[in-house]
Amino acid sequence: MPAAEYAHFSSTRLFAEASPQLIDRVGRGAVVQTVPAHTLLLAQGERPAHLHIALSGRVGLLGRSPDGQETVIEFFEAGDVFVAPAVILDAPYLMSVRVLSEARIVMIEAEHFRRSLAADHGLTTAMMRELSRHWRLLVQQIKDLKLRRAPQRLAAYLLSLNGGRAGEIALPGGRRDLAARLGMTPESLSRAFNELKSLGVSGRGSAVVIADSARLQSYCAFDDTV
Amino acid sequence: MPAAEYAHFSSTRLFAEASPQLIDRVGRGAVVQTVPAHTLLLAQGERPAHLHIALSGRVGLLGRSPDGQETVIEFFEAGDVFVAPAVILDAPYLMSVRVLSEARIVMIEAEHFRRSLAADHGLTTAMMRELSRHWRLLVQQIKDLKLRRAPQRLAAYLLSLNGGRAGEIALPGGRRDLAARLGMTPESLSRAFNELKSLGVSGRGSAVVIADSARLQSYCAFDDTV
DNA sequence: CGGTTGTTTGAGGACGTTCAAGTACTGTGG
DNA sequence: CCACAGTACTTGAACGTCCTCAAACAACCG
Repeated sequence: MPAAEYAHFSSTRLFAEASPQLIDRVGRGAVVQTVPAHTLLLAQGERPAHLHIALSGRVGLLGRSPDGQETVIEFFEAGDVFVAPAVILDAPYLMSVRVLSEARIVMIEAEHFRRSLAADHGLTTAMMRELSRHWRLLVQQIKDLKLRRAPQRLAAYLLSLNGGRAGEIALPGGRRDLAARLGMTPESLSRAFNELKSLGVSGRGSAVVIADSARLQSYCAFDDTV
Repeated sequence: MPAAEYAHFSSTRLFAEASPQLIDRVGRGAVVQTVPAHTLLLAQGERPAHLHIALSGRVGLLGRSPDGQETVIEFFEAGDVFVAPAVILDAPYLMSVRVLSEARIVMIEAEHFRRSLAADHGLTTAMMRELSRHWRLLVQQIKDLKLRRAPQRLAAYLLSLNGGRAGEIALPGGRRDLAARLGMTPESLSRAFNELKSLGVSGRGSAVVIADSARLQSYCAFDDTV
């Protein structure tokens, strides 16, 4: 494996603790490719052929209902493994993945990765911890959808992007996708931003500024235990 | 470990593939207790002291917002490990767990369990697979909340309880909790049941009968890839 | 039998969507 | 550099879904 690729692998949470030998073994036969924005990486219902890891760029996990509706489950970026459960269980994907901004993606053959998991305890541990982290993200989102109203969800999301602190934030992707991630329409997102203006949130384009984090936190009952 | 307890452990997915030695080692110092309904097992925000596994009965994972609102994230029953991610990552619970119907619960000291994970590859693998399964449940629920309307969510949930087939179904717990799990109020749940009557769903109390599964499936765009 | 709790039903209203139009932004070719 | 199309975002009005509140009804338990 080339040195550049090796460095990227090590920056991944999944391989942060891994030995060079392991990285070499797992990475054998792996393909690294640069994928342009808007590419559909994999589609809901397919059987997983590869494990995907993002080295750079941004992707969106999309859920699709049979009647054509589409929503964003979560954004993932550099260092994230995505839709690993389908690979682990060898079960059809529950969602599709689309590249949002040009990304470098590592693809590891599914069966090869499962064998690697079976052979290496450390890798399995890293995977388990990564799944645990994602599990908590999903639970947090379900709580959001059930307990918060649209403008509060936006407020909480903005805060979580910045670790609960004030400052300037770069939104992950367009507002259409952000709206879907938050479980609302683009129109509602626009109105939600308006609502937050009085709380010190000013935004133009994909750059948003939080002026007063304390006020925003109390507005959405922000809980940073994630 | 007593023979009865041993049998229970083996029936758990987490320990289904485990050797007697491992079960004995992990179970050392574990406490098995019978917990009456309505007991709060653990509370959101606490730091995990034990890993919990249900041997029988039924529990509900509850999310609570700081303003007192409460919702049901998921039901778990015999054989399920719950809120393992908090134990694995040694992070505060994201939710509370309440016993819904009298349950036998195994409690394994958190640090002891983490050591067991570190010592045994097979246990880590089982844990990883269990997390993968739960991950898919949560993703499915997020898709539900974002893409389906209330009566459709009920239809899809009823079908999923019965593997997509027709027949009689026992609801997990009262209708108040079911409503919360589905992201609606008890009133809306009642109206949703009314809506489904014309589709062949008849229910009294906590027993519900699906007459025509095909019709219900097309109504809610049921997708059994879970 | 009355009290308590849980479910149902109805009316009104809040939140968010849909539909439609308008405005700002982006990149392209003249 | 500007006109232009194409897209994205915003704004407004009407509607739909679901929630809230209130009351009636049913079921359960003393």
